[in-house]
Amino acid sequence: MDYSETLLFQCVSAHDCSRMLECMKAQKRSFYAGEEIYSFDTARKSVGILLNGQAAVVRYEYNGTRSILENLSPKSIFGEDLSFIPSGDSCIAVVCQTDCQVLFIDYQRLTRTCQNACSCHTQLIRNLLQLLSDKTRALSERVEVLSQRSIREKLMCYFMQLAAGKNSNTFELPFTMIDFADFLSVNRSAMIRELGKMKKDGLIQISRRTITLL
Amino acid sequence: MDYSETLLFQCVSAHDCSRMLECMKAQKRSFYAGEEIYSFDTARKSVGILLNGQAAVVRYEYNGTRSILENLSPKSIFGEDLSFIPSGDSCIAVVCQTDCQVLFIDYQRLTRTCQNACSCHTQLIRNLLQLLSDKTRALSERVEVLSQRSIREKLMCYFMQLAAGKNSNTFELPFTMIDFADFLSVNRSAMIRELGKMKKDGLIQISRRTITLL
DNA sequence: TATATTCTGTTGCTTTTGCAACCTTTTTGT
DNA sequence: ACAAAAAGGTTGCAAAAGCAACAGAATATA
Repeated sequence: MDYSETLLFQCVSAHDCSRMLECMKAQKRSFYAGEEIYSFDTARKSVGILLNGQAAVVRYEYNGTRSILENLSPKSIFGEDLSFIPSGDSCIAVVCQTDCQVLFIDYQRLTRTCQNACSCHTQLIRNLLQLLSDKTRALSERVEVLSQRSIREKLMCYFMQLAAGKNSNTFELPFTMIDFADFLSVNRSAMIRELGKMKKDGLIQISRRTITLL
Repeated sequence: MDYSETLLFQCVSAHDCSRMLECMKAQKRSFYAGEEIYSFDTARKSVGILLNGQAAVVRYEYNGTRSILENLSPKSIFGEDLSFIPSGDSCIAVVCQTDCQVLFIDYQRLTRTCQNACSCHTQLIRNLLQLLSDKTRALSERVEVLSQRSIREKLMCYFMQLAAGKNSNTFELPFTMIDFADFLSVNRSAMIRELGKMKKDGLIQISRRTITLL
């Protein structure tokens, strides 16, 4: 994997990359599907870059409900802000959906310019800034969806975000229905019932995970 | 106002501050209570620092409902990530609750080192990084509250956040009940009804806006 | 100090959502 | 190719939340 393809190392040459990774003592690790990559209980202050595979940030509530906070694809970064601090009785973790490889970098080493004061470190921080902006943006969109008051409004809001992102009225849901309901924080069968009504009302077309806004 | 007291200019000397503000062509403006500081329609790519007064980031929905996305106190920064991009028919704005003074800084000028390549600009970027982290954290907390499935769970989740923040089981709500309901995205009377039940069930004590977790 | 306005709190009724149980279809593993 | 597991989908019933209308308390304004 060419690290300079990842957003964090954007605009850093491959040579500088490997030098910096060594300087920051980055570590690569492998995980199996279903395994827990990162638990925010243990709160290791490092960021992870998903090199390949699929994973998700999930929260498990005391009462057994589960919420999907974020879907991670290759090159996604997670944990970069020590965010997702679990409060009280919930527990947040990054869980592999398929086999994964992850690169860990210590947060302190990442944000302070190293002793060698490599100039590329400035670029790294600028990239981190961009990533954080993107994340804030994603979270804002999430808040927008969740602050809708009915299931139908939540669905429409999210569909419009997907459509805007793809510049098309037809798009694929990046979830199973079970995960989608957890993402919207609503009951699965109530959600499917509502999808049926929306179809009947001529708002959407839907077949499996392909959706078209009308 | 001493700008080096603001989080963005933390660890920058007062002298460097004023030099940089000039270099970045920062502008100070005043607003009256109720006025709109910043509309994300117009999307001016600048960040604002609230120097004094109280303001809030609100979203107005097509159907007339309103959601409070964030409360802003003096020294708060907003707009720093071009986030809150309104989708479709909603409109997001920063609205003054009292008279306010705001400092605007162009985002481009802020994130690129200026021609003079002042060393303190590095500090500025590091501060921005910290602010973005904080914001991500705040948004994550917001998502945590909103992804609770019942009004009672939303309330308890938020109360626990407040209690954790103040290190005390007693705290003041920073909202009127109307705004609080908008913040939680629930119906006001349903919320007040639930607060009554929670009091009856011995979960909380409440008198006006002072709440104690039991 | 009187009056208007905004905020707080209640209640009955309606709609929405959640829950549980069940069946069908699709995917996975051997 | 078959069995087992997971995902998709339906329904009746119960619980929760929304809505609207109203009344009392607090605050602002003249």
